[in-house]
Amino acid sequence: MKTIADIAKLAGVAKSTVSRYLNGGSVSEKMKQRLEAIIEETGYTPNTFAQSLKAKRTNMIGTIVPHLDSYEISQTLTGIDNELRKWNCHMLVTNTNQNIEREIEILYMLAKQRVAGIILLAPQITDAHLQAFNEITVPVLLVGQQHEEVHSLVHNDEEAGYAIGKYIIEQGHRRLAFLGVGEENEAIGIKRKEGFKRAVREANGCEVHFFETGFTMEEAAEGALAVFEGYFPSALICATDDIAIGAVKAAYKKGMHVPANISVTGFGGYAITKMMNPALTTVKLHFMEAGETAARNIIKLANGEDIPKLTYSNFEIIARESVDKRFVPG
Amino acid sequence: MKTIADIAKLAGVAKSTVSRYLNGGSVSEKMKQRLEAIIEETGYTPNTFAQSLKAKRTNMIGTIVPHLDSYEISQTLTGIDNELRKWNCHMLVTNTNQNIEREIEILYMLAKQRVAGIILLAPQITDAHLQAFNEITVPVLLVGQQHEEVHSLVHNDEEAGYAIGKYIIEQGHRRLAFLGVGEENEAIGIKRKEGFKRAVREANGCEVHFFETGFTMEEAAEGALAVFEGYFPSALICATDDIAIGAVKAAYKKGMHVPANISVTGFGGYAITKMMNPALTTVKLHFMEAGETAARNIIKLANGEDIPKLTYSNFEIIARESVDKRFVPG
DNA sequence: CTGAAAGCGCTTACAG
DNA sequence: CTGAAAGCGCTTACAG
Repeated sequence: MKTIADIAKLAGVAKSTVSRYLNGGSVSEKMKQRLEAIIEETGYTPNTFAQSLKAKRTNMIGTIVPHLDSYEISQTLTGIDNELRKWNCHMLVTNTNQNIEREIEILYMLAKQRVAGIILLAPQITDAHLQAFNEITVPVLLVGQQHEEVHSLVHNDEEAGYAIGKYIIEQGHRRLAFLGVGEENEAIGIKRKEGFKRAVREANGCEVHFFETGFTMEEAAEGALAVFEGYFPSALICATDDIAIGAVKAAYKKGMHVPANISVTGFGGYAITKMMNPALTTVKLHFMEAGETAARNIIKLANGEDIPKLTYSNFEIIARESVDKRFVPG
Repeated sequence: MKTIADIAKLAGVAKSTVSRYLNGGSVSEKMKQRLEAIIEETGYTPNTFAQSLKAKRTNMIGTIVPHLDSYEISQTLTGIDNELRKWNCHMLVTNTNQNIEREIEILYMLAKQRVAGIILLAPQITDAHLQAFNEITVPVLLVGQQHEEVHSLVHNDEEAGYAIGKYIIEQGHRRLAFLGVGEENEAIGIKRKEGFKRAVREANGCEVHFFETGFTMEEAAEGALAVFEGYFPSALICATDDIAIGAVKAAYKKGMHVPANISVTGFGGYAITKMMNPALTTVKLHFMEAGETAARNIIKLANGEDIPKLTYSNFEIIARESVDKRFVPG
């Protein structure tokens, strides 16, 4: 392994000159070419630790996720990693397994490890988070949730909720059910529901009942079973694709056909939604692009550049087979 | 930020003593307690870069994956990360997007970054890989594939293929089709198929046709359509769950019912297989446990300990709804 | 058991 | 534009 001293000796200059060349300092044109040739030839690459020890900063972006096993997280990570690579940065992933205390711990630990920035995919932001953000000097970017005190990148959940609500109403549905999650998750638990409510408010003569369940397909299947007790909506709007998958399963278990007996929609645009029987109508969120944008944003932040406090990521309605058209009398 | 010098001064000793304390060198009992108290109180933690600069090694395990968006990869990563945490190590994930050249590049790059070890989830091992393994001094552990020259951890693909073959034959099926992938992937393309073949060989009067497709659900759907042209198996054995999902989709498209008209099995035990209609009979591979074992093994390797060249991870058949019993005449 | 010193491979004022 | 020197925060022989 060559060091900067080797290169300096080979070039007949001081280490500082080599260092300056490497970091874009002022070096004569002649010297530049000489050094370029030598570095090329020797395959020299600077030792990252020595750099970090001085510069007090690494080329790693810490990424904190609540779990690793969902389409949403995978896609977002893929986007982050792809973009980071372009900037010669690495992604240091840590999984909190939904444990908030661990999340806080990791925030401090990553800061100590001097990552250049932290991308946080957290289901909720608590006071402990806020305190951590303040105490560490590393820039933080929230993805999927927003908070006024932190830079955030979110899917436009309210608008998306509105759009799917409007779509389902346009298809003629008037007896609706919304199967969501707890309000501690602002983006999914509140925003999507509020957007949907807004669409309902604008329409005429809708009956809507709201239900709550968990994030797993199994919980959702049970949650959907609860929906079907006593209330018979013509359409069930689910707050995530996994919830919709559980709901479809529950419907079949009840002997109901989708969409003949009940229409179901999801939220996310997971790959599997296309392959289901019936293929699921859903709101596609662009997770990979969001990840790329997040990476770009955190790098800007790490470089001391300014970015808007809040960035929105887009969505689109994907109409497939799980929604039936209903005739609206009158 | 406190440094080792601060602690030394506070304790009235030399830095070397503090360092020795930290690294388990010989320190008097009295001094140990004094230092423990001071470190506790100041919240001192050593600077990782300075450590790495000297020790020439980090507490990071590089993990190379072909993509991020599959149940298999997610679960394996979760297992790796969980276990690594127990050993105070971090997971540095890099996604190659199925690009072999990138894979090689990253191998060298991680070595340069002085990761303590590398876990490689690669679909295939080429000569370029082997050369890289030899040139870098960092220990490497292969997961999912095996090679005699490298430490490997694999699912017992041959046995698993045998088991599902045996199962399907026990259910009375005799007209079979196997929908697999290319042989460049040894574990999935060869081993699973060979195990299956062995089961068929042991049975009487089976007719089997072999087909090949890609890894995505979409490719598999097309691949399955090709199967159904001219040949009408009573059971279709798929080399992965994603392929099985595509096959089910294709069957429905053809107006065939699963399992009434055709039985289908998968391979993997993805979460979604339980929620499909019908729920998929499959070979469950224990990805998360495999990840944990992989992490434990690479750490041993990094510490210079010896481990067996080849470790097997277990599997189990999960019988669900996608396979019908057939009556075998006499 | 403990300490002084050198050195890991860089960067960064400071002179020139 | 270039170089000598100090220093980043550790660890590790080597003495004592």
